[in-house]
Amino acid sequence: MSWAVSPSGQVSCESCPIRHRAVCARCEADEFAQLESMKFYRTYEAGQTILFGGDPLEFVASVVSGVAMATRTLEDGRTQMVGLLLPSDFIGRPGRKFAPFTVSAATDVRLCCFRSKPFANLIEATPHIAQRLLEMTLDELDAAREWMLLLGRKTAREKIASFLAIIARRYAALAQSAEVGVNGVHLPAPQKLSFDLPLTRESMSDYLGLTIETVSRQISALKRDGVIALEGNRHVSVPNLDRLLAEAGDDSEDVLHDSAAE
Amino acid sequence: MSWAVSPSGQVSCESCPIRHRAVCARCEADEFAQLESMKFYRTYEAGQTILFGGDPLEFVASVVSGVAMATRTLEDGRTQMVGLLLPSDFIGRPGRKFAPFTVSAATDVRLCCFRSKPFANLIEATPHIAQRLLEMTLDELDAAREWMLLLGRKTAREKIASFLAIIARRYAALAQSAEVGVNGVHLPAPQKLSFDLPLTRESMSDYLGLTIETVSRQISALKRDGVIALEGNRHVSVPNLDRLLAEAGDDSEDVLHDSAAE
DNA sequence: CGGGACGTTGATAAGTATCAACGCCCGTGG
DNA sequence: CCACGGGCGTTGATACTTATCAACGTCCCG
Repeated sequence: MSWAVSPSGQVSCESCPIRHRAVCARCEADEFAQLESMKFYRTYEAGQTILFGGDPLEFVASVVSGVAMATRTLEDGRTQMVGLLLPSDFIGRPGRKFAPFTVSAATDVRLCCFRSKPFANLIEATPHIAQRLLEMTLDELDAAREWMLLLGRKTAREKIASFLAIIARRYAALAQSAEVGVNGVHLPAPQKLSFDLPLTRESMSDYLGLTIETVSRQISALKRDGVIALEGNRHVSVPNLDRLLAEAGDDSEDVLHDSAAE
Repeated sequence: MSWAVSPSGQVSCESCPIRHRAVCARCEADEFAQLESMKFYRTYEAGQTILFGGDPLEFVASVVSGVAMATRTLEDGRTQMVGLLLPSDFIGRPGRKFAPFTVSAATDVRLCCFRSKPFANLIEATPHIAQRLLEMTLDELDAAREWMLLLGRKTAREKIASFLAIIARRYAALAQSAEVGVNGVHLPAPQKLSFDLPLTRESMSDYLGLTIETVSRQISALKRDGVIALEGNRHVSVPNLDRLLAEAGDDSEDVLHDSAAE
């Protein structure tokens, strides 16, 4: 496995950009002290594999920066993304010995890692972490269910529109909790926003259960119809968010705001 | 909402059929005493709605017997199943106020219910329950990811074969933990098994992201090809499990045994 | 006997995949 | 400096899988 130890690694949890969203969000000062002593950083370049499906799971991690993908693959190579991991998302399952899917870096990625066993012990002893992990897992399950609806029942066009809305929403949530622009997201006025896609067309096709050609065609179609505008291949602007959400086909619930919960 | 209180409700957790798999699996005697005092049973007939998506969540529950379905629906009626709830599965999310999906009974169903708030308090105070809930949620997330692979990348024939394998596996796990036949599952010899489908063709189509006609055709095709045999519409026998698993297209991992975890 | 829920099968249509060609961008090496 | 090649993306022509529309069969219950 090829990974680089960060040269001048982030040290203080206090100033960590994902401090308030990650698995450690609810920790107290003394708990951070413990985490500080256990944690170590790893960085990966875009395209690198972080973890091969089936391999032993020696560490768990939070994504500090960048975007990673969890994927499952059939024998003949058909690939489905099953997780899109943005900053603050958690990789790994306490108690599990082998990775059930492959994790790779979509962009350059920095992880805040903990060795599995000490982390499992820590969880037993630290209800704040276990509670937060349960909460995050439940959120992820909600997201997985929305994703299943997309995969099973939406048209190609709806899938693309939904994906764009999901990315915009997740970046907005991140930016909000960091009080700072992330990945070039700007929300200058309600109903107008722009952002960079964190994925190639191929990765988008793996997310959506489509081919790369269909992804390309549907993006072109949304652009032609004025639902989105593109600068280069990656930068998307959305002149009218409601229009995009309508194209996504979701039952009216505003997907950019809180998802019908709470 | 129409539901019937069970007339001679199950009373003792000790003799509960889902005692060792449900959210209470790890509880001690004193904890059961608490649960006993809080719990109440509800029963639903096949086809009844247990919970409407968007409604306030007033209780959480374990499925004691029968099969329930969680579904999400688009504005125009397209429906995707996002959860298949067998005995011991848990319905509801602590801390959530509104149901993110509809839950309905596929067969007659009996639930062991707890009012949301007392249950949330109990979780705070009872690590055994919180731990078990985390474990079950992580298992459900694993299942959701396998399901996503199915929805996004498998052919109709593979979807049907996968579904049959999943049902067989889940019933086998249930039967094993209960040391008793469940829903007519029999495992007389390795490589030969039979079971009843808990779903109509329509519900299967909602599970698999197909139309009812495609489900029917692919079942007929698997029967014609000798992969399965049918007695009536619901009872399936599998003469050769490896053959079925091969049709399911999963990478070799034996889906009937433990799923590559632990 | 009639009607409705459920399931199967056939004919056809539609959406997406597949195969193929081409364009753009950028890094490398002659 | 320019040519080449590879990664990525777009577009077109065609094939194939699955959806749609329709008819019919079975079973059960009123």
